[in-house]
Amino acid sequence: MHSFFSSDNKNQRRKLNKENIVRLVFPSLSTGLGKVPIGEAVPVACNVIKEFLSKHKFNEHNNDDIGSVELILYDPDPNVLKAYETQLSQDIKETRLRLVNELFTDKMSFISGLESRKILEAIGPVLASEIKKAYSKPGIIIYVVSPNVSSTQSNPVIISESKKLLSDAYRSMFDAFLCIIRGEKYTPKGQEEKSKTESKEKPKSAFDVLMQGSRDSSSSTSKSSFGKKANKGFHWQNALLGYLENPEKYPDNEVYFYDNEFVIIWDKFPKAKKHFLVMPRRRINFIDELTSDDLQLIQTMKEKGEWVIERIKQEDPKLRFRMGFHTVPSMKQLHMHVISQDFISPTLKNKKHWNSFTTEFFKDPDEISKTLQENGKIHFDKDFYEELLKAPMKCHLCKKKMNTVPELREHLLKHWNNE
DNA sequence: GTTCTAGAAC
DNA sequence: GTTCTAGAAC
Repeated sequence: MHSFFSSDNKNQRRKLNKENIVRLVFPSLSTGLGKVPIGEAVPVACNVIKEFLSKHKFNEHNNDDIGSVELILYDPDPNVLKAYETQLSQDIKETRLRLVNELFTDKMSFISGLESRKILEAIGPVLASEIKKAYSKPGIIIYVVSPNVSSTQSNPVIISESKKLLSDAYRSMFDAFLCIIRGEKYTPKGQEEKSKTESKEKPKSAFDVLMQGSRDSSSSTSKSSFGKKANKGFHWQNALLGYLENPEKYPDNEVYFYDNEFVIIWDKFPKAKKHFLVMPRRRINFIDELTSDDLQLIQTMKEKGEWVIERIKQEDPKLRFRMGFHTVPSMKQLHMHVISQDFISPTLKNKKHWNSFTTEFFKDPDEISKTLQENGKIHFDKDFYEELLKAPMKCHLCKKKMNTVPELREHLLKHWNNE
């Protein structure tokens, strides 16, 4: 659960009282990728919702210090909502529960495919601004993001078990909600036991391990390289190298493809809905190391890029792509970006990000090949190209000048929605 | 490369 | 007062 008011201190929370409406916005759990049949999941959800509402009748007529509460259940699937409507209409008329279909769907579309942590980081500011528009008196709104289930991860559903899990999930969500609005600390049930019995270390993503500096290509046998001292030898510039050596060790959502010669990864901080890096496995730190002998390499990278684009377009034909190289890359190992042209992404955060994909800073593979053919080498003037990154931002589609990143974001969304 | 935050811009 | 950027730190 993520409260985007989470930075509020307790005093501010105390100010919360009857005149405020506290809204919990939450998804229908498990009816999407969770694949629990609607007919099974919806009654379970409704029972817990009704249980919660009847237990906590804090509205304008009572003395609870919490204020009025409204539950807002959202789901993009109209069939799911219909099922809730039907289920709930059999009982009381409950004005404190609202069913919402297109809840900020457009604005939230950028989160698809992001890992949960990134969603949490990104969603708060967007949501806050949307809610300001949607409600004149927004009060406090706590928004629950649905678990980021990968379709490849879903296992067969055992109905009897999933029902129990589901009601537990809703209950703990409501418990956490109450704790947050009361300014109390929320401790998930059974957490203490767990930490005693299973002191198992949380699995880290390969990237995180890398970023912590465990990697040292010359002494991979040394276990002590996990110590603090080894961090000295690690730099973020090397973050891509691990993928080259052991692409098989990474999950599907990090490494998209590999063979003996190439590795294609999902960019860890995508600057658009779809953003990949195509890398040769042969060690080439930077583009200026290329010679005319590498024309075939560039050609093959381009073909790999086209192959990825083809596949992704089958999933979403609306996407357009470009591929290319940064003239002054930050990270070691030659990598070609394959990036969709929506540029809708919470990790596109600043002018430098924008200009690095939409100015001459970004070079087509064909242009690289051409230069290699003509000159036998590649050289990009660092000062010149870095200066391009500081230029005023312009929309890549309509050339309109963009003054701030939020303005750019909004503008890009309009293009995406064909407005 | 990202994160963090001071202070500029509004 | 709040939003946003830019530069230092990592």
